[in-house]
Amino acid sequence: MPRTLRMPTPPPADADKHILILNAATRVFAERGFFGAQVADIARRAGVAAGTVYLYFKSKDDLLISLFDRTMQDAIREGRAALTDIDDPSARLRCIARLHLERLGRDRDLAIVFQVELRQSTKFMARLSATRLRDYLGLIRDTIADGQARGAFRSQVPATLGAKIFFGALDEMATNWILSDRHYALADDADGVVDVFLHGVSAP
Amino acid sequence: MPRTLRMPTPPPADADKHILILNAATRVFAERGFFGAQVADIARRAGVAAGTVYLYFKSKDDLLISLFDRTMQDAIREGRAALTDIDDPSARLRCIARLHLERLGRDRDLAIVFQVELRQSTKFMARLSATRLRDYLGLIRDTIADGQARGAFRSQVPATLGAKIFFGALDEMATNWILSDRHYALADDADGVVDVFLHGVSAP
Amino acid sequence: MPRTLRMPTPPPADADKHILILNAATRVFAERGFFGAQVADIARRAGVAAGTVYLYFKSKDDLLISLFDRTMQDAIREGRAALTDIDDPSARLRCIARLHLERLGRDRDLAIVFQVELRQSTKFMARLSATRLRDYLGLIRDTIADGQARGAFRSQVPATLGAKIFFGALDEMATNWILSDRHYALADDADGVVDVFLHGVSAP
Amino acid sequence: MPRTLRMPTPPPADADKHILILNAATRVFAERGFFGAQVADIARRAGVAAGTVYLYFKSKDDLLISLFDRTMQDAIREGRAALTDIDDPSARLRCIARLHLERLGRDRDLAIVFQVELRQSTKFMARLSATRLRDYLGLIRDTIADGQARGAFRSQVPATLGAKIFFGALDEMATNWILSDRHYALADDADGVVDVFLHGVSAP
DNA sequence: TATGAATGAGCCTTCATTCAT
DNA sequence: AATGAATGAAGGCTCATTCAT
Repeated sequence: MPRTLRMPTPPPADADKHILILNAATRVFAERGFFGAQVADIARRAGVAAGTVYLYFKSKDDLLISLFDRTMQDAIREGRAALTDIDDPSARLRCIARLHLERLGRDRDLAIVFQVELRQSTKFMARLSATRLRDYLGLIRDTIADGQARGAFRSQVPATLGAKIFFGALDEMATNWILSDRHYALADDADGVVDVFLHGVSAP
Repeated sequence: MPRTLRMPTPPPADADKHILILNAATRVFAERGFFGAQVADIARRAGVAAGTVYLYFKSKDDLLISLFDRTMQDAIREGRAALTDIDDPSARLRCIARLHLERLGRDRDLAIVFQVELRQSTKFMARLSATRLRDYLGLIRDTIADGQARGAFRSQVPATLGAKIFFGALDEMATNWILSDRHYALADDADGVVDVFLHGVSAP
Repeated sequence: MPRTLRMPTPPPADADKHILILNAATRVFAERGFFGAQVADIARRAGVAAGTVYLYFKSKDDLLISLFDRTMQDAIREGRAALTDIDDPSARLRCIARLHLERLGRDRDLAIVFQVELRQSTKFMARLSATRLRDYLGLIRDTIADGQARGAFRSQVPATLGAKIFFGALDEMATNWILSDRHYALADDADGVVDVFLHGVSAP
Repeated sequence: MPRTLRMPTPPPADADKHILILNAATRVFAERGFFGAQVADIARRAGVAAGTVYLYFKSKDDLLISLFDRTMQDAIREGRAALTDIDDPSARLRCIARLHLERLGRDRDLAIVFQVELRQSTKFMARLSATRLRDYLGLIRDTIADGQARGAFRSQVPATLGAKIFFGALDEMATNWILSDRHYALADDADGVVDVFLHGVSAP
C-alpha cells in the first residue's frame, strides 16, 4: 500500500509529544504530588517548553484527568478483551484481579498517581468515579452477576456490593504496595484476594 | 456518674478551643478540600482569629494530622473496648466493620476528610500509615489470627492479607458512600461485607 | 469636643496606607503606563509588600478605578462648592475651566493617568463615563443651561452639545500639555478656551 | 476611467493581504481592546496564519501604528483636497469637521480604535502626536490662521489654541458617540460644533 | 492568650514572536 | 510567500505564617 510505503517508520514525533508529556506528568506527580508538581517541571522532564504543555492540555488538572482517562480506557478495553476468552466465572475474576495488579505493579509511578494523587478532592473524585470508574466497577459487577446467573456464585450477595468489595480489596493491595518499603511483586497478591473473595476466611 | 467523677472540673477553655478549631477544620476541609481550604476560613468558622490557630497547631498540615490522629485513636480505643466483650471471631469482625462504618456514617464531613482529603500525597499517606493506620490494620489482623488460632478461620489465608482485604472493602464502602448521591445508612453495608469476607461469593 | 480632644493628631497610619498606595500607583502608572506597571513596583514605591496592595484594593484594575473615582469626586465637590459663590454664568464657566486645568496642572502624573492611562479600553471607558464623568459633564451642562435660562447664553446651542465642546476643549488642552516638551502652566490655557467658547472665533 | 488609467494592473496580492490584515486588526482591536487582542485572533480573522502577520508588520504595535498612519494620511490628503475647492474660512472649518466626523461615523470599529485603543500609553501617544497628528492639527491651525489673515476670524485667538479647541471638541464628539448606547449619525454633530466654535455661546 | 494586619514566596497560564518546513 | 508548532519570559494574585500590640 502507498501509505505503508510512504510511512514505514513509526509515527512522527508530534504524536509522541502528547504521550511524552503525559509520561513526564506521571513521573513528576508521583515524585512531588499533584500540588507540589510544577507544570514547568513536567515540561522540563518531557523536554519541551512550559508553554508547549498547554498546546496539548487545557490545564494542569487536565493532565491528571487525561492520565486517568487514558489508563482506565486501556484497562477496561484490556479487561474486556481478556474476559472473552474465559468462561469460568472464578477464572474471570482472577483475570481481572491479575490484570489490575499487574498494570499498577508494572509502573510504580502510575500506581502512585492512581492510588494517591488522583484522590485529591471530592471535586476530582466525584468527576472521576462518575465516568470511567463506574464502567470499571460495572465490568466487575457484570462478571459477578454472570457468575450468579450461571450458579457459580451465591445469589444472596448483591452483585454491586460484591464488586465494591472486590475492587476495594484490590485497591488496598495497591495502596499498601506503594506505601510499603519492601519490594515485592504486586500481582502476587491477586490470587490471595480472589481466594478470599471466592471462599471467604471462614473454616469450612 | 463515673465520667463525672473522673473529670470533676470543666475542661479548660484551651481544650475547648482545640476541639473547636479541629471541628471547624473538618467542615472546611470537607467543603473545600485541603488545598482549597484557607486557614482563615477555618479560623472564621471556629470563631477565632487566624493567628490563634497557630497557638494550637503548628501548621495547616498539623490540623489534618491531628484530625486523623484524634479520630484513629478514638477508633482504636473504642474498637479494643468493644472487642473485649465479644468472644466469637466472626462476631468480632462484624463489630469492627459496624463501628468503622458507623463512625464515618455519623459524620459525613469527617468521612470526606478520611476518604478523600487525607490522601493528599505519598508523603502524607506514608506518614499516616506508618502510625495509627498500622495499629488499626494490626487490630484487624490480630482478630483474624485469633480466629485462625481458634479454628474458626482458615489458616491458609495470611492474616495480614485478610486484614488488608477487610479494610479495603470497608474503605471502598465509605468512599462510595460519600461519592454517592443517594442517602443511605453507611453502616448497613457492614453485614454484607462481613458475609462475603467470611463465606466468599462462591456457591457452596 | 471630646473627639477633637481625643484625636488632635492626624488620622492613623492605616488611613494613610490607602492613600499611600494610590499615590504610588499614580506615579508608576504615569511612568510605565497601566499595562507596563507591575503591582510589585507600586507596592515597592508605597513602601509596602506586594500582598498588602490586595488588602486595600481588589485588583490592579481597582487601583485605576479608585484613582479615577477619588479624583472625580473631589473635582465635582470642589466645582460645586466654588460655583455657589459665583453668579455670572461666564464667570462660572471660567471657574470650571480654571479648576479643571489647575487640578491636572498641579500633578503631572495624575494628568497623565487621566489623559492617557484611563483610556485603556472601551470596557474601562464605558464604565468610567457611565458614572462620575457623566456627573461632571452634567455639572457643565447645568451651568450652560442656567446661563441660557438667564439670557446670558444663546439658547440655540443645545446645552449638552455645549458641555461636550467645553469639556473636549479642556481635555485637549490637558492632553497637549502632558505630551508637550515645553513646560508651561496648564491653567493659563483656561482663559483662552473660555474666551473662544463664549465668543467664538468669528470676527464681530 | 482616470483611476483605471493610473492603475492599470490589479494590485498585487501582497497589497491585498496588507489591507486584509489591517482591517482584521481594526475589528479585533475594537472588540477586544489592544491588549486583549491576540495576534492569532487577527490572523484568523484575516484568514492567514499567525506567522504571516509578521511578514507584513514588524510587531503588534506596528499594526496599531500602521492603522493610525494609513487613516491619518488619508484624512489629511482628503482634507487638503477638499479644502482646495472652498474659499470661505468658515466653510473650510465646516468641511474639516464634517469630514472628520463622517470618517469616524462611517466605521464604528475604526472610531473605537482611534478614540480609545490608540491612547494606550504616553509612549504611544507621544509617538503619534509627534507625526501625523501634528500635521492634522497643523491643517486646522493653518485654516484658522488663513481666516484671521483674511479678516474673517478674530486675531486675538492664537491659531494654535483655536486648533486645539476645535480638534478637542470634535474628538469629544467622537468619543461620546462610541460610548453612547443611542445610535445617531455622528456627522450631525459637525454643524453644532462649528457654530459654537465660530460664534460662541454668549448671547449677542 | 488573642488578634489580624502585614508579609513575600510561589506558580499557572498567556501570548507575541520565531523558524523549520 | 506561507504556515503553525514551539518557545519562554513575564506577572497578577493567593495565602500560610509571623509578630507587634
